[in-house]
Amino acid sequence: MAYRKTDKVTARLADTRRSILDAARDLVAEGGFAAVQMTEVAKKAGVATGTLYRYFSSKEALCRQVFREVSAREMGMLAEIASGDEAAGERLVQVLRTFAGRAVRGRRLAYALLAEPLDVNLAEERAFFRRTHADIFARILEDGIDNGELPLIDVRIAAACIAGAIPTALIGPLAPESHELDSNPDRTVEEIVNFCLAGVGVARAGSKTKNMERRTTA
Amino acid sequence: MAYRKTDKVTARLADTRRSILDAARDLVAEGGFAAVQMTEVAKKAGVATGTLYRYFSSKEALCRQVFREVSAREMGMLAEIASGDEAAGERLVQVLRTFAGRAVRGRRLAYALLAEPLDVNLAEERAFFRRTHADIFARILEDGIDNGELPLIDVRIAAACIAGAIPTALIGPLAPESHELDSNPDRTVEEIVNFCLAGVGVARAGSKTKNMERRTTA
DNA sequence: ACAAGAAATGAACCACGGTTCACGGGCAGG
DNA sequence: CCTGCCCGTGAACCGTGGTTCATTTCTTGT
Repeated sequence: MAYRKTDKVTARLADTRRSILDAARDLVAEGGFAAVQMTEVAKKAGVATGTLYRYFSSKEALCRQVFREVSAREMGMLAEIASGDEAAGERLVQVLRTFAGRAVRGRRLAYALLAEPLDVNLAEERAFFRRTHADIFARILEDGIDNGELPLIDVRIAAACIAGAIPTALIGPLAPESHELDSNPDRTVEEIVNFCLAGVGVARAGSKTKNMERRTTA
Repeated sequence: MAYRKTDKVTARLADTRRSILDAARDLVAEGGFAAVQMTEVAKKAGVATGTLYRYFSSKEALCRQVFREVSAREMGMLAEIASGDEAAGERLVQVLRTFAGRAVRGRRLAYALLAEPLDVNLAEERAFFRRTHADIFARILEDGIDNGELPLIDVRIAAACIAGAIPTALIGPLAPESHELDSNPDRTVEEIVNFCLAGVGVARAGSKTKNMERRTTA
């Protein structure tokens, strides 16, 4: 017997691992997963490319880990709100606002998590992420239906609609221009949230029509 | 002077071009754009790989053309409905049903057009496609608002929400399992359409609640 | 039939970026 | 101090798949 890892070494190893993950995360935040190249990660983390492979078996493994860490944070916030004890409608509003609000503000990262073209391996990770979102929405909707706050709808489908509408309207080609968003993110968020709330049948204030009397549809 | 393209040749060239495009389209319909490899296209079209480059300057150019042709068909149908002279609410219902209905039935192709991870070049093409969708929706919404059928909302945002909700709820990881969809596609389509209609404030029948009296929200 | 030019061919080429591996340096234990 | 082991290194390697190009095959007009 001639070698046994000492605590100091273990700590250093953990540090290096961390710095690799951080480097990768930074690259994602800057340019999406497409910008993650092993040589770049290594450079940024201050290690050699070969070293990366002492900590992660492949690029895929590294990216998966990054995706998990980043998305776990987001899901955690939503889950916490969802498990609160306010009325379903209220929790719904809060969850939607949080989701949309964080997405507008961390747009590049949100893009990477939700909309960026990824290859299949990471797409799996994203699928899990989005399913979790949908589950959170669905859970709240169920509560609302159970106690009569919301009309009877298919919660899975409604949840999927919400999970699709929000990112689409906020990031990617259908989103308002960045400068528009930056100038007044909250108004956009509010409009989207309203759409989703109306979609699931939450009655809300302020449905003015252009002409004061409403014509009937044919 | 010793050579001048004759009509027969021109026709043959057009044929070859067509068969290349068809081959590529078939591959897309089977396995998405990811499945398009130049050697495969050539094999399927019955030509040599080099020949492909006499008709298309690059793989990208070929794929773009395929994307355009396929998406043009879809947009055409929607545009036609949109330009009809029924009431806005009615046109909206029809457009949404058509969009969603075609997506469920041609799921693989819809996936390629709307959800498949693509590289940036093709993503551009997709962006155009989706923007066009959104524009069609927005136009109808505007009509509806102008004549008082619909409440005042931001039509661009609502359109983006719709354009996000429908594909997300129908294809990809948040969609119901394929066998579920196949067994009763219309119910799912209807549910999604209802969500979107409600989202933009179209009053619709059948909003039962679970308990007959509705509790008021806090 | 023949020359001139276009079209088709497909094996070879090349770029790209993830992965490997033989080596040098330091840390633990005797 | 010395042995053994592990960590770190980074240039070289390699698989993949799009692209090229010298050659062959067809087409046209004389």
